[in-house]
Amino acid sequence: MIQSLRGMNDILSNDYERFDYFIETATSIAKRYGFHYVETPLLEETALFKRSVGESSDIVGKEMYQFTDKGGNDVCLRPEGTAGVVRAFIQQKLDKKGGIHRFYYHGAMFRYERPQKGRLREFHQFGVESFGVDSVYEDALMIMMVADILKTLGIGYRLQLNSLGDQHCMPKYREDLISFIDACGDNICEDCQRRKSTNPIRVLDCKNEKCQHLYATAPKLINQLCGECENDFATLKQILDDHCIAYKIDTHLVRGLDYYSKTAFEFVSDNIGSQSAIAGGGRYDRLIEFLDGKPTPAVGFAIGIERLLELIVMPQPTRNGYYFGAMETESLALILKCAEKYRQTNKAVVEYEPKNLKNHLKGADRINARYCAVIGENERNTNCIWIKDLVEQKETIISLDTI
RNA sequence: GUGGGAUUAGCUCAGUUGGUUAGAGCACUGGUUUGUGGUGCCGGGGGUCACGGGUUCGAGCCCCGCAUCCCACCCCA
Repeated sequence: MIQSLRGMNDILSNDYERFDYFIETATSIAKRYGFHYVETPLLEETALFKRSVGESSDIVGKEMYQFTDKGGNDVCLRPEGTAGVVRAFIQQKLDKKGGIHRFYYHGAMFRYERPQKGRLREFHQFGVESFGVDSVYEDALMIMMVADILKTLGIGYRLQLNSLGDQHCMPKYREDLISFIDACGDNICEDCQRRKSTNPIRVLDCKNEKCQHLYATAPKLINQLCGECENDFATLKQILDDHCIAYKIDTHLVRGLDYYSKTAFEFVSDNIGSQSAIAGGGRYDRLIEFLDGKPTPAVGFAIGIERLLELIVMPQPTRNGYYFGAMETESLALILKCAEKYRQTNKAVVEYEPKNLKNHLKGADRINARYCAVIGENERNTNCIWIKDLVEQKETIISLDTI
């Protein structure tokens, strides 16, 4: 038997119902917030991710599905969604056009990792990207939108918040931090030694207990933000307070992708195992110019769909549509015609096997139909169809000429 | 990439120190005496015990390999 590749799943039946329900919910909310759909290719030039996500990140460093195509191009399956949307934004010259552009998207992402619960090699994200708004109100909008989606789906969460600073305060902080790490000498773990030169901010995120103990006294960016960053961060907290969105400042929250600055946030759940981040995002004002576009402020988030699916509280299924059945072979042709007519405006499912009424009712019940429509000898003789409303338990007989 | 656990029916799982024809519940399907469903009663189908080797008179059970899932590390959505 040929089976799907490791860490790559099929989505069908119940899973798909949840998947579809999520997409429908998230999409309608994104539209209400004024976002438009965008779809970008699954395959992109590898350089796009090296320059945006960053070569120091694990994603680019060791998790990409990268290969050379038949034309000799260095390409890879997208490991995340933002880079592609930014490339499209620049390629369509929307950066030069100016103004505000808000997009949402959903689709498959690929990372070559060791699979476990909530961590797949092919997984799906729903994300939004907003270009051209430098106001921190847009950052707050992102968080409110995620909170809105999660609330609508009945999902509980904790929100973690941090500010990563900008080009005015981050470089100075970075230097301070490197000096601090240098002072730690050989006491820090191997990973941190490596991070020190590639992306020193990431050491704060180290899970090593010994390192964490040392970093307790590390300089904190939150204490040396520049005026603008500090004001924005204060405003953001105020907006969230005003909207009753609870959060916790986590000074060690560092997004795994290099392009973030200023606002960084993560929504986590305690009910889905160790892969607990269900949504994450933040501001990335410098990314557009890194990718050769005209400098444009931007902010976005992404939700991990598979991680959310098991947390979704599905609404009560309601009966809908028609079940059609014939009681004897002679009535089947009539039933098929009726079903065809009803199908133009309703869900209509036909049972081809002639059965007695009791079994047809069972069948209608099984597929959760609202109406059970049957033609038997009596109806055939009078050119009628018998329809029972399974909720109201009311029966009607109507002439076939009137449907 | 490193370490550990698991894998028996569509699903959730039993299966004794290795011993006849591998079980249950749910699901599916049919009947319940001939036109009234969900929840009654009776029946039925369905398993290369993940896969490949080995030990043994005999393997679902023991040993080796391999695949997948799960857990931790790591990483992130």
